[in-house]
Amino acid sequence: MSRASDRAYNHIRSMILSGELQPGSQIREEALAELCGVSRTPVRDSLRRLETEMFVRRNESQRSFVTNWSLDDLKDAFELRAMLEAHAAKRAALRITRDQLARMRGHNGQLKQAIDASRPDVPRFIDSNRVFHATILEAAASERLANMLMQVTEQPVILRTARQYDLENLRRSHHEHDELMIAFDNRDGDWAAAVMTAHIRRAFHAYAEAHSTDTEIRKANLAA
Amino acid sequence: MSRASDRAYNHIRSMILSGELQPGSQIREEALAELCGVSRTPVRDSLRRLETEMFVRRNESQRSFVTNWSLDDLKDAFELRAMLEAHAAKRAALRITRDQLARMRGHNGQLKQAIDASRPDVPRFIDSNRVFHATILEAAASERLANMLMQVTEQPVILRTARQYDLENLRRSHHEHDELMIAFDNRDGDWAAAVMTAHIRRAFHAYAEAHSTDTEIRKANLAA
DNA sequence: CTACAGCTTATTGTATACAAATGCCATTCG
DNA sequence: CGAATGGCATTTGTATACAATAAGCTGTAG
Repeated sequence: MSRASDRAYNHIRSMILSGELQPGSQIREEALAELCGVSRTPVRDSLRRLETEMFVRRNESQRSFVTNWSLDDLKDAFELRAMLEAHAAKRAALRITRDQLARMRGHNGQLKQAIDASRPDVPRFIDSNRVFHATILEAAASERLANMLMQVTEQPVILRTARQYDLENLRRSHHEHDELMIAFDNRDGDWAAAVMTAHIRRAFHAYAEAHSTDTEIRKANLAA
Repeated sequence: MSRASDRAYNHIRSMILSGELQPGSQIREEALAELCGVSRTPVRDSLRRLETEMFVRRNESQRSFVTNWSLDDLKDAFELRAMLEAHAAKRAALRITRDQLARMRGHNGQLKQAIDASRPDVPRFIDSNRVFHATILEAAASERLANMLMQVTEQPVILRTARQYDLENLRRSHHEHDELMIAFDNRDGDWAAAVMTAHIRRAFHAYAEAHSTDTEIRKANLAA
């Protein structure tokens, strides 16, 4: 996409992610246009895109609202993500090239360094993790699968998952990656899929726990 | 969506499905606008939508082309569809209501009648089939899953699958539906998922066979 | 003859004005 | 007092003009 459209898309998306646009609140095209410094046209494009990605929802009369995620929605998204990533892992195990394997090993090394430091380098962990998974998707060689995964991976709360991990969880994540590498080395698709399923589902539960603690704290603050 | 937008979307989509817009050919917004009798604005909306559905593809400089499906692409789509429908079936088996079960049984009865007639009533078969599967999706109760399935189900060639079936295949389809019903009656998610996987994968192979015959015929015609 | 620069044309991107639809509120009628 | 109705305000949909970008072509220099 072109400049104005991209700008609008990224701007709106980040406003949703940051909570600047509150979940459930209505969003008007003109207001967004002003906020982004563009006209309504690119804003409309962005809203359509965000709608397919379920960041935005439209009511029966075409008005747009920031999607309000329930824990059930999240569970749903994670469940689908687990299934799709496992499928990708299986496909990848059967197709992966030496080069891709080497790159994955590299990214996983970066990831290890990020948590071996005296203080874990979370942004670096997140980034290595992202590239690691992207490489699997590349090896899976299915554009359609990649598109679908994007839809369930880049959800607001999911993005923050890694930040919620405690060090123990980051280490487990790394070990699961290690096991994935071995499954790939052996071209064992079912193994890779199983490890991936466990990897994503554990991530969900780690998140859900952090989230509920979060919610309780918030409730307590409200009560106070 | 509103009138003009919908009109444009349906019109363009059907032109792609019918082959009026040839796979691989470039499509220009203005030309489509004239064909649909609307301005470029709703056409642009439609193209974006068709792009996410992979009916249309855009090159690096934003020009649009009708997607050209390879057999591999189709296989890919079917593979994903099988996985997602199986997942839906499993979820549905665990959640389905008496009412939904009854409706499914009704649709399946319609479907049976359509192939029991002296001459099979293919359109009726297709329609009952569609509603049968839609009810499963409804029972699965995951909006996200429903969205994803739409993306892989309404593909050009897939739409025509049932037409390609010979009577034998239609009967098998019906029997698989019967078995699904029993799995649902017993709330056996894994059984339902397994039957569904087989159901979709058989459909793919039936299609692929018909398609390759088709292609050979076309080649022969070209050679003549 | 090739390659490259600069112009011309084709196509998409953006802004804006106006049309259509919807929601909202007040007023009236039962 | 409550429900229906009418009109006003808000918001989205569509058309169109213009801007920006990319593609293709043509002519010239090496």
